Amino acid sequence: MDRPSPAGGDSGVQDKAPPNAAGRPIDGIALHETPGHLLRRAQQRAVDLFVQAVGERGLRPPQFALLLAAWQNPDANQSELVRITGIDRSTAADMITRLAGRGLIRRVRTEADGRANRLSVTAEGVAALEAAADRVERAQENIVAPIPAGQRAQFLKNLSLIADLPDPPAGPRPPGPRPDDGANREGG
Amino acid sequence: MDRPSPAGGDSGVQDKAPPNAAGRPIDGIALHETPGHLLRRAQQRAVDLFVQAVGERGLRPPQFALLLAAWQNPDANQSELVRITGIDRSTAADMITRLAGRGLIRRVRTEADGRANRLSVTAEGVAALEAAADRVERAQENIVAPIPAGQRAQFLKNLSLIADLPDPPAGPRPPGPRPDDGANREGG
DNA sequence: TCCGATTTATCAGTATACGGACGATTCCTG
DNA sequence: CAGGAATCGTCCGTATACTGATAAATCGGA
Repeated sequence: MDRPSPAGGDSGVQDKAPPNAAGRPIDGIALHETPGHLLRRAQQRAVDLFVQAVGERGLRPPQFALLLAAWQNPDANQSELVRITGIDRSTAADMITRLAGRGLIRRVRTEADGRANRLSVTAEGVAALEAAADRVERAQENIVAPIPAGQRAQFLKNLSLIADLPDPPAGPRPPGPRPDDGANREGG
Repeated sequence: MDRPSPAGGDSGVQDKAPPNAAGRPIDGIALHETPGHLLRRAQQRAVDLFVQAVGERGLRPPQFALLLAAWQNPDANQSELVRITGIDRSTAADMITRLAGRGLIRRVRTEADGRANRLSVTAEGVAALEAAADRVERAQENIVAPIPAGQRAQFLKNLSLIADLPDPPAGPRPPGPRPDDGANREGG
């Protein structure tokens, strides 16, 4: 893991001001204080701890989530697992292909619905889950370990407020004609 | 559509072990309460808000971070920007290739060091940063908007505790014993 | 000066993530 | 039952992320 360590201060002395240093709105942005940047870095940390715990050749966090969800919801189809795990449908299809290639899961066309797949975790898949479970749970504890113990619950509660919001724009489309502007699409 | 409840199903391998078997550690894992899952989902939300704010054809969050860092640190080479932004060195090389292809940045081999690149933001790059700046800052506010206002500062402080940890624990250690290795590492 | 170690950047390969388009299937409505 | 709408899953293209390997250049010690 040679990801860079946090650089709150510059590595070198910058005696030369950035061009147009004054008055630019971009000058006032402190990257290391923005929620988006902090979330990205924190998630990198979480993945790091997960991978360290289960081994670099073990399940990756989304793989573990998908496999776990498939085991805990044996009757769910892909779309339902996508909703449970928050994994994109295209990504999930790719992941399932890879997991199936490793023999951890099987795709089965459901009889009731000719479009849907039911995912059944194989014995090897269950073994992989069980081999990882303890380490995963320890890794989860390590993720929040830097936060004072008394504040962890509140932190996770607030984090859930961000994480558990419903996906906004993909709601049910109201019936009626939609503006058909598809003729003039130019890539920029 | 709510989450399907885990029902004891009869499917493939899974019916040989009831999902409430006490010996299965994987049964006790509640995905939606794990810090790693919450961080992943929260970051998805942050990216979503960012992209909504600046437009789908605009800069992506890491692109904005890299471009901003290059502008704020005109004398930095790629490695230094990698440290500042937390972007992986390989990813950064790819991103710079794309940003250069869009005319937002230029790679310049430094005279002092024949290995290093200095990245200079073009006028178009500055324009892209300025066009996005206000929207980015509003998006950052929206990310933490679900959290009660009185708790946001504390939340971000605790998030920083996770995000700003130094990248310690891995990397190909050259031959030689390290005294304090093996904190909570499992042999595997 | 020579040579090995280090630094810098790139490339190849794999995994995750997402939008758009698509075929197949099912559902809904008349 | 027919036909349009919605759903399910796949495929493609692009972007981000990281590992390992490698080339090029620099640095440091003998």
